[in-house]
Amino acid sequence: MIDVAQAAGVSIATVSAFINGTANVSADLGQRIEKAIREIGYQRNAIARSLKLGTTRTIGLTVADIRNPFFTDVVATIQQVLNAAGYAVMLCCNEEDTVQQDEQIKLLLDRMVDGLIIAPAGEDDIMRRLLTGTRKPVVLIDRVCDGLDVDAIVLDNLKAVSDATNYLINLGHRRIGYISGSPETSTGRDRLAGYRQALEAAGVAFIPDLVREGHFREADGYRAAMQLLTMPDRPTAIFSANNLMVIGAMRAIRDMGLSCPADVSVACMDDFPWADVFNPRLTTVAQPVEAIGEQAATLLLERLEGRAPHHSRRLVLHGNLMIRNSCSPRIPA
Amino acid sequence: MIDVAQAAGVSIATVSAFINGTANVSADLGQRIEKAIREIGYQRNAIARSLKLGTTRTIGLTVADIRNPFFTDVVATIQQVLNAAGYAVMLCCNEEDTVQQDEQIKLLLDRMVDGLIIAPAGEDDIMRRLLTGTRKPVVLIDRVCDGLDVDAIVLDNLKAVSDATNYLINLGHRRIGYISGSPETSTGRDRLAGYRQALEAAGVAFIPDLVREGHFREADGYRAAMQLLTMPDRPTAIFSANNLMVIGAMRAIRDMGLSCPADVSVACMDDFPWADVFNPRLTTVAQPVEAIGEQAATLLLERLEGRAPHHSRRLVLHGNLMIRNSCSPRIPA
DNA sequence: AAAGCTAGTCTAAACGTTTCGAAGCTGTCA
DNA sequence: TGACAGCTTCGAAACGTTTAGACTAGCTTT
Repeated sequence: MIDVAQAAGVSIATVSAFINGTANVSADLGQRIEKAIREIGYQRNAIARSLKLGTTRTIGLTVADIRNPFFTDVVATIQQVLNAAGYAVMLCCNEEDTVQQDEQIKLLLDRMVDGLIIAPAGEDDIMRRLLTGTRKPVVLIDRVCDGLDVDAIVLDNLKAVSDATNYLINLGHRRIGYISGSPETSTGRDRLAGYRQALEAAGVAFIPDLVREGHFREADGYRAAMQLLTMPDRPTAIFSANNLMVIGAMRAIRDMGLSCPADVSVACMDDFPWADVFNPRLTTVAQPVEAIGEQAATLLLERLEGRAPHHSRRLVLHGNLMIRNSCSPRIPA
Repeated sequence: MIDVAQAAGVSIATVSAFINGTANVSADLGQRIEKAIREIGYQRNAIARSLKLGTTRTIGLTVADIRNPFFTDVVATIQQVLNAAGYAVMLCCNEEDTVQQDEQIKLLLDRMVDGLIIAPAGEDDIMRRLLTGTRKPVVLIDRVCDGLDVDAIVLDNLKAVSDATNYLINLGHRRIGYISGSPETSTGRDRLAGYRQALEAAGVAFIPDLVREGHFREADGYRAAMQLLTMPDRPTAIFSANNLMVIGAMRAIRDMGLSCPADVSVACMDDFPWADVFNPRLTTVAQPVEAIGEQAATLLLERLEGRAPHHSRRLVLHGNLMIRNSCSPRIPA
């Protein structure tokens, strides 16, 4: 910028004013500056600008697992909305590991991001302290955290799973295996509660043995399904608390020489693009991924631009049961 | 930092020296500084640091389509390696749109990233100028660009597709439909060349009508497959130049009331986690996604740390044909 | 003719770090 | 005792912007 000013024979203040349009600059000088910029190939240093302005027009985004198509879609949408608004996005994924997560939040805060969107891998005190300590706007997606009073956008997980479980019950299933997500996450807990509630509302006994804990990863799903399928009185249906674990479950079914839906019905949370193309076409609860991403970005932008209410907001969206052909009716014994 | 210095009763130079360990600081002062940092909750401002140091420890990453599991995996690996090395990653995806791509590269350069990893959506002069004009290290992945002399890591696409095509030929297929990627990308061109080469080597005529152009998106695959399947003499096998388009193709097959592999065999580039769980279990050419991501990050880190040769490097990796059950033998007429 | 505007331009101080060179102190050696 | 070395600490300049406030020149108003 100094070079440009020199080349154009003006002060750097004038160059700055011209570039930002913050003050009138005469046509004569304007042309000289433009020419100098072109010739020098000048590009403004956003770092220096950020330092002075105290804003980076960059936001931090951490998700537990970007390989999960659900998160991929949400991330893609967020990125698009924020980019269009002139913000850059710093992405971190932590493989469902809270220690990594804390480090990444520190890294992002350190880089002076203007705001954060977080899909928490789990809750811990370091994160709570980090997030309450900063005055930066934060938006939580997918999972919420106790004791963190920030904007959040979540699914009505209880109803989503309860609906799906009901569907299985109505098909005649009574022994429904459940592959659960981490109890450390709100989604893990709420979804399990939905399963239990549907069971109890229908007068079907809740059997703890039919619930196997996983941590949202494919390998967990495989292990959990194997345990369920090798029970002496194996379940006639299995519900998986997310899409990654259902892959493991399908693999387990195949490895056991069973077939879906003939031998065991399967359904899960989270839709994905492949779900209705191959066989069996999987019955899932689809989340409104675009809406989640869009709303998250919007909530954050509103805060950044100071046009958000003082209190924190919580948006609850609803899942959509996509009935396909991975569940078959069963006459209860 | 000024506050910390004041609280500890030392100069900011000493605080800086203590934090960075760039000079000896007596135990006494060290303790006072540590205490002050804890009490104030001081966190170093990386922006100011970057301005002074001329390095941001941030790298920019643009990919054509993050929803494609291939890119997702690569991005995840890159992110992990770079994070471990203390770098943050700014992610941009441009939905295969070169105009957006150019803007994103500008945005990243503007933000003073230390380097760039790019999976180009396509080639254009703006990008070429942007990238040659900067002195920042750049690594290209998946697709290369003519006239851009930078590090790159690519697949031997020609051989990958030629192998897969050969497999189909050996099964007895002669009319093999090909759903092509954008001819504006090196992958689009090289893969088509592989198809053609295999055909010609086997003495099978190359029929232009059997090649339908797509742009790596699902909708393109659907349209292309529909065109192929409604031909009077429809192909007995279809190869798709990527994984997204194959979904469209499978959908088209179903919508036409056909079945795979009984009526038409299907194979494609790019493996994905679901490919071998549902039916048909899809035959694919798997790319070494982890290796690609790891190598890309490594190449960039080497350049950043000045331990790379002066000339540009090009790594060529190899695909792996995963034979499953989506292709069936066919006695040639 | 003096005073008051206005538009255009500039000077200089900040933003929060790093780092060079200087300064102060202690101890050693001639 | 004085010179010198080594260690610790500090003052101040720099990084590339933005911006408040000062200045100038040309008009308009009284």
